[in-house]
Amino acid sequence: MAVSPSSISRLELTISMPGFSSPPPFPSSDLDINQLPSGTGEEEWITAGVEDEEESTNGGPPRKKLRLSKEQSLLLEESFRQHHTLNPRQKEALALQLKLRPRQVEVWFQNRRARSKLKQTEMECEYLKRWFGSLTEQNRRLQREVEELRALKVGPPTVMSPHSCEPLPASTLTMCPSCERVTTTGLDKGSTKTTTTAVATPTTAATLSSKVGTPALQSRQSSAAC
DNA sequence: GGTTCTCAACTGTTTACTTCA
DNA sequence: TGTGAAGTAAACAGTTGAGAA
Repeated sequence: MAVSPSSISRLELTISMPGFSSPPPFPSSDLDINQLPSGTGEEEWITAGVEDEEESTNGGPPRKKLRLSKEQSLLLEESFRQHHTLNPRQKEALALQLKLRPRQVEVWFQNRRARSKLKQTEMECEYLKRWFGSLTEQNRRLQREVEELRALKVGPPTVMSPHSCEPLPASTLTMCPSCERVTTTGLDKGSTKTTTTAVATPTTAATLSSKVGTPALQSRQSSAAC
C-alpha cells in the first residue's frame, strides 16, 4: 500500500521501541504480513499449532486460542502507551520483537483501542451520573430558597429592571435571560439584590461539556458580555 | 457441569487515498 | 487538466468462540 503523506498524519509516529534505535530493515519485496517470522512458535497456543491456521478459515479445525505471554503483553502495553496506532513499519518491528505475526499485533492494538474507549465511556457515564446527582441536589436547594423568599413577601415598592428599565413587580425573584443573574426585589427597602448562582462543576466539566454541550456552560459562554 | 467474563480473532462498513480511463 | 469510477488499505464497530474463573 502506498501511504500518502496525509494519511500518514494520523499514523506516522516516531517509534521508540526498546531494542530498536531505528526500524529494522525489511525486504521491500515478498513482504507477507501474515507470514510468521522465522524462528517463531514461542507464543502460547492453547490448542493446535500455527501451521493449520489456513484450514480454520474454510471449515477446518476450530479456531485456536492464543494467550499472549506476560512479557508480550507488557511490551504491547508499553508500546500502546507511547502511541495508540502503529504504522506498518512499527507493526513489523513490534511483531518481530514479540515473535508474533504483524496481523496479531494489529488485532491486539485494535482490541486495545476498543477497550480503552470503552473504559473512557464508562468513566464519562459515571461522571455524568454524579453531575446529575449534584444538579438535582442544587435544584432542590434553590427551590427551597425560592419558597423561603416567597414566604418573606413584603410591600410592593416599584423597582426598575437593571436591564430593560421596566418596572418590576416587588418581592419577586427574577432571572435575567441574558446574564442568568437572579434578581431579588422588595427585600431591602426597594434595593435590588443581585446574586449570581454558582453552578458547581467538577474540573472535568469543561472536557465533557465540549462533547455533550452542557447547557449551563453554553449559555454562560454566550452571555459573557452581559 | 453450567455460567459468566475476558480477550484474540473475525466480519462488515466506512473513510481516505491512488490509479486510470 | 479536471473528473468520476474502481481498487486498495487502514481503522472501527460489532460479533464470535475458546478458555479461565
